[in-house]
Amino acid sequence: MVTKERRQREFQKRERMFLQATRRLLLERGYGALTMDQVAEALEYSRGTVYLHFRSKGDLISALVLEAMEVVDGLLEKIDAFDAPSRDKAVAWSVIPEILRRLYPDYVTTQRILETQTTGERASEERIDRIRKAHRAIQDHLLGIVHLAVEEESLMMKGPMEPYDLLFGLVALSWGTMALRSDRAVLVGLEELLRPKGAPTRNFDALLDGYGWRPLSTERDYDSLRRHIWRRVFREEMDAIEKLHGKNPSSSTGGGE
Amino acid sequence: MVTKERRQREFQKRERMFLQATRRLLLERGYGALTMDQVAEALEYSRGTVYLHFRSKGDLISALVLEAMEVVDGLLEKIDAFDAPSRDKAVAWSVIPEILRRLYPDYVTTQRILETQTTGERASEERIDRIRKAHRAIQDHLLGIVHLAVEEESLMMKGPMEPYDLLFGLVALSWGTMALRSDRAVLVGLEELLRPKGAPTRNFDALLDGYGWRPLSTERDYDSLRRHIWRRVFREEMDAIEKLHGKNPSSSTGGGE
DNA sequence: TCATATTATGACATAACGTCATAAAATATC
DNA sequence: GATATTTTATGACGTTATGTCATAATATGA
Repeated sequence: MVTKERRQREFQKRERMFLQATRRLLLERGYGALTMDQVAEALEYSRGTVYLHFRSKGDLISALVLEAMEVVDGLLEKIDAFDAPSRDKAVAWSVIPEILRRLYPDYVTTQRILETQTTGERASEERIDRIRKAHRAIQDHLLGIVHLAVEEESLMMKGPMEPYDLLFGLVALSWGTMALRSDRAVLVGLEELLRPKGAPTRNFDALLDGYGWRPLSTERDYDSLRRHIWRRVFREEMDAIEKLHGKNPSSSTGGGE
Repeated sequence: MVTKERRQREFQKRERMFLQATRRLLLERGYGALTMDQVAEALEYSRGTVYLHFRSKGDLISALVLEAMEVVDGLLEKIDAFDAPSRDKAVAWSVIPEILRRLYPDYVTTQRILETQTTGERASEERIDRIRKAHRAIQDHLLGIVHLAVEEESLMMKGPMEPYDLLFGLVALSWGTMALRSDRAVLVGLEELLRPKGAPTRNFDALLDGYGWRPLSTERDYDSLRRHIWRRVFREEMDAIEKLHGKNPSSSTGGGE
């Protein structure tokens, strides 16, 4: 019965297409205007069919979040494979907010929606579980980089400081960066000032310098390293972004402006 | 016609009470479960009455956001009045996420909800406008601190660096910190690791050190400064928090643990 | 005390969610 | 190739919430 497998494949393909359509709707019209009917209509199916894939609207959202988080996990794997000193890997992490902003502009929004709901609120157990796992994986990758730094002796844990502090900092700063740069943040009023040039990455440099993570940004040109990273580590993503926006992405995070 | 004024006062008082009730409901049951009927019932009014105050559910949420943002603005005014070197003022800012977490635990959530909606989505014009103004005020305060630092020569703008970079960093980091520490973030999976001790404030110290904002944290004990700030600058807030939680709040952000 | 102005109410119209009995399509069997 | 069976898709239906507005209740002024 080979049919079964083919069916499965088709089913999964349709699921991805629903997610894609949802992303588009979300960007175009916002969450408030997102209805399951629209999602269904986008692929010319009926609402019932959408519910074969997603238990609820919340579940649909969590599927979006999950997809993006697994991408982040994949990016961190590329960083792992990037044979470089720990600080360079940390610098590679500073590029990720920009990648997400370009490839998954709804990432922040969907995360927000998800966190807005009460514990899972009908997202399927399985999905919640996979989200947890992805979170865990991302953390572990980041902690790995910090531990590497300690082994390498490029970073010293002074006083009450712990690897975990760095993890918190790296995550908080990237999260804040994405939140401030998300399209929606605009409506709340930081418009003019929050059109950053090098600010986001400069803050990563400062944070890591502040922890004394060698080599410091005074000893090494991290803007040009970031350009290198775009080309070498995130080549694929860069190409995808260029295809979408027709512009060199490294210029907006990398250089002076 | 003195009556008119009294009426006005009563009306505003009721509005505050609706907001308070909404906060409670939001914490207890989450946004998904928040209905206008419940808000009305909480004060034994009918739904129509709630709509005399708030044009829509979104407007109600934005009223919550606004209230909290005006509090932040007030806190920044206290920092302004705090006669101290610029870096000390910046350190005072690092305490604010903790104050908000305690006094307005719904702050992050409500902001999230608001940003999730499409441009204002029926929040009243007037309210949106006041939110914009509050945002602007907060920014200006922060920029003021940065400019003070430059005047004082405790901070040098090297190369392409701009005061604005600092603003972005301070806001992004505090925002990320609040997001990670909000109750809701838990559901997404960072549970164990994101139960920070000194991590949040340690990251502020590192960020500012990294920018070379003197005196560096190696030159001065900022944990004890934070305790001082709690007592002197945010006395009122500390008391309010103690009254609510019956615990000394400075211990969780301030000291080594 | 009665007229007028203000304020509160909840029935109503509308819209979306999520379910489920039934219809349609695909596959298997003879 | 026709029929039975299994799988998949549909949309009407029940439910719940929003936001409106004509009407009822209450307060003020003459």
